[in-house]
Amino acid sequence: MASIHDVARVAGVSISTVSYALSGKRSIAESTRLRINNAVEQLGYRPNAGARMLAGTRTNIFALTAPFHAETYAPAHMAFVLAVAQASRAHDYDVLLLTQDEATSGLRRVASSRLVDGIIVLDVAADDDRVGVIRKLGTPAVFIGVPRDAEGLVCVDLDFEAAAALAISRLADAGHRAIGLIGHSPGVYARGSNFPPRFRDGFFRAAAARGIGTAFAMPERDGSSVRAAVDELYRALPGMTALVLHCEEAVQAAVMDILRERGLRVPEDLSVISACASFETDHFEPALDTIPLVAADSCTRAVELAIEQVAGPIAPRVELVPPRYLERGSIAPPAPLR
Amino acid sequence: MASIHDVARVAGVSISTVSYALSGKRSIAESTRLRINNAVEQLGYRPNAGARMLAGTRTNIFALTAPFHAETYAPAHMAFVLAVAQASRAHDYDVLLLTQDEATSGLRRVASSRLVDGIIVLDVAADDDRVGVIRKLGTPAVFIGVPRDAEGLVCVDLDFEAAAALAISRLADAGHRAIGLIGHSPGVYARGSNFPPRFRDGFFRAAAARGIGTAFAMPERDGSSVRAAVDELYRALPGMTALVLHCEEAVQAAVMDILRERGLRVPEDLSVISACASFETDHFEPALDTIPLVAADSCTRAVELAIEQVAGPIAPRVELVPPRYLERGSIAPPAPLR
DNA sequence: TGCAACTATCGAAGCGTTTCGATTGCGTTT
DNA sequence: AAACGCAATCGAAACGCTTCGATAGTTGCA
Repeated sequence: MASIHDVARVAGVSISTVSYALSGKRSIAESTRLRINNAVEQLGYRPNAGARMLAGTRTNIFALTAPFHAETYAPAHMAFVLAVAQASRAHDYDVLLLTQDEATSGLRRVASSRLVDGIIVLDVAADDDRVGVIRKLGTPAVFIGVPRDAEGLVCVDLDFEAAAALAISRLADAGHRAIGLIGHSPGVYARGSNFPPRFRDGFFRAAAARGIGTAFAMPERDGSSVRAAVDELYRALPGMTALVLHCEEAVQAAVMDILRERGLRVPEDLSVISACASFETDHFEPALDTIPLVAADSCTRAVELAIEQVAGPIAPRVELVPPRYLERGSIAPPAPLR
Repeated sequence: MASIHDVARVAGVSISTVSYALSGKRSIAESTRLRINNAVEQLGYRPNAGARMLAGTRTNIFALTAPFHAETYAPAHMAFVLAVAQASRAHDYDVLLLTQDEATSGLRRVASSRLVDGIIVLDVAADDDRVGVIRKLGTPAVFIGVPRDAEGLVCVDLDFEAAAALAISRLADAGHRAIGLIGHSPGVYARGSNFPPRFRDGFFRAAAARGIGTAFAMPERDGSSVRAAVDELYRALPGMTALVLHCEEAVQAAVMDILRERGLRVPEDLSVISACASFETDHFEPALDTIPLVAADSCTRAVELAIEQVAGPIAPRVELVPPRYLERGSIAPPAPLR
């Protein structure tokens, strides 16, 4: 394995010159740089990661703490893990994966052994053990999600409240006065994942502000539970003319099946919006208006903020990514009578 | 941040004594060890990861190359990633996540910069670009899955052929002579993922050996495609009395729905086995006999083999994990007439 | 009593970088 | 022609650990 010494020897310069040529931190004559680059090429030289970590001030590794439990919806989770990995690589950072059983001890370990420069926190719960650990550690960290007490933290997330308000606003503007919401399973809310309640509360608040009637159901994954949820909404809100889906793909698909089976046309009989889903919604029949949860948006920003923190402290903040709205024709004015 | 010097000073010994006390590589007086441990505790000392990598011969990090593409079934993928992470931590190894867009270049990068001690390869395709790279690199590596040309590689995987044969054998023993197979979507087979064809071929081979009639369908994820697949099987194999499911959770669920909807009782009218699924199958109604794909089995073994390779070269091999069979009462002798 | 064989400990030499002063050689300015 | 500034390069000191080869100090045995 070629070292910087070998490169220096082949190029006929000192090792510091090689280092500066490669880092660009001091000016180097064009001809020298060329010789060095040739030597690097010829020897297949790659700087030794360990030596770099030791001598330099950074490791170019982020820890990604991504717990995974029974309620986790794997596709969304994967999408975020992936987005963090890709965003990190774009800044020449690698990603070290920390899992559930090591959540807090692992953070302590990688931070205090100086294995990572910073931490990206995924799947943040309202009361999250990792918050306390990270506060103490003082290692640069970015939360993707917002814990109840975000004091002193740097957080990024989709603005779920605004997303819910946006859904309400679009439907209200179309004339709807009774809107149902199908959320995640009760377990998700119970576990304290931070975003489902934020969406739900935003939904109720925006609806109340516009004097709109609401109903809310939290089905499990299975078909019969979804069926019951739809029934429940119609019972609780007999004049319901619009539905907001804030749930997993399988549940959304089941809802669409049930509507079809009951002869309810979208959007003629019922307007439907899919909100904050991290999966594609254009394969539904019909395609649904969507307020997407774009993993790359939050993750890219999170990585940027982490990089900034590696360079030096930044002000704590909660950055909420504004929701977007994709029109696909699944909302219409309510039918005059049903 | 406390260094080994600080520990040595506080304990009143030299740094080499501290190092030996912590690594256990030379004998240290009990009293000295105690003083050192106290100092470590008191200072909250953690060895610097970079220094360790540089001075020692290993980094205690494995690269996990886990591509993710359109055909990837996220829950299974997650299960494997997680299992690798957990098995690695059990041996004091961390896991660096490499994604699709960096598949080969990332491997080269982390291996030749000596950032990782070894590589765990997930989601192996029959013809996988990573195989060639890894052969050249000479870095310890373990494939979870078996590429077409496994010459010189260390591979671990569930024995999918044996699993298929086991399914056939159980059904044949119960008296079935016409067995259908519902596989993954055509895209999965086309992409060259290694295990679906292995299962399929094992299925046909075992059936042929016992003179059993077969039919095979590859539905997409959506309900209508699954419905068509079931129809296709019954058309191709009118006397079909048993069904083997080797597909995603949603498809298996859809199949069960369709059977119910057609008034086909399991196992009275149709015996069903769920084969090589990495998800729980006991929530289906009725619960299905299952040959599970246990991520932890393969991953634990893979990590062990990686560790062995870090210590020194081992013989190339393909280790196939024998399938297990979970009885849940979803197979019965075929009905005398239909 | 002397010497071999341990045991417990120490000192120092790396490991491969980065980075902080030099130092050298030129073209400019006065 | 002396003095200066700047660009290009070098040498050496860290960084924090592991590990090899000494060196005392003890024990055991002849």
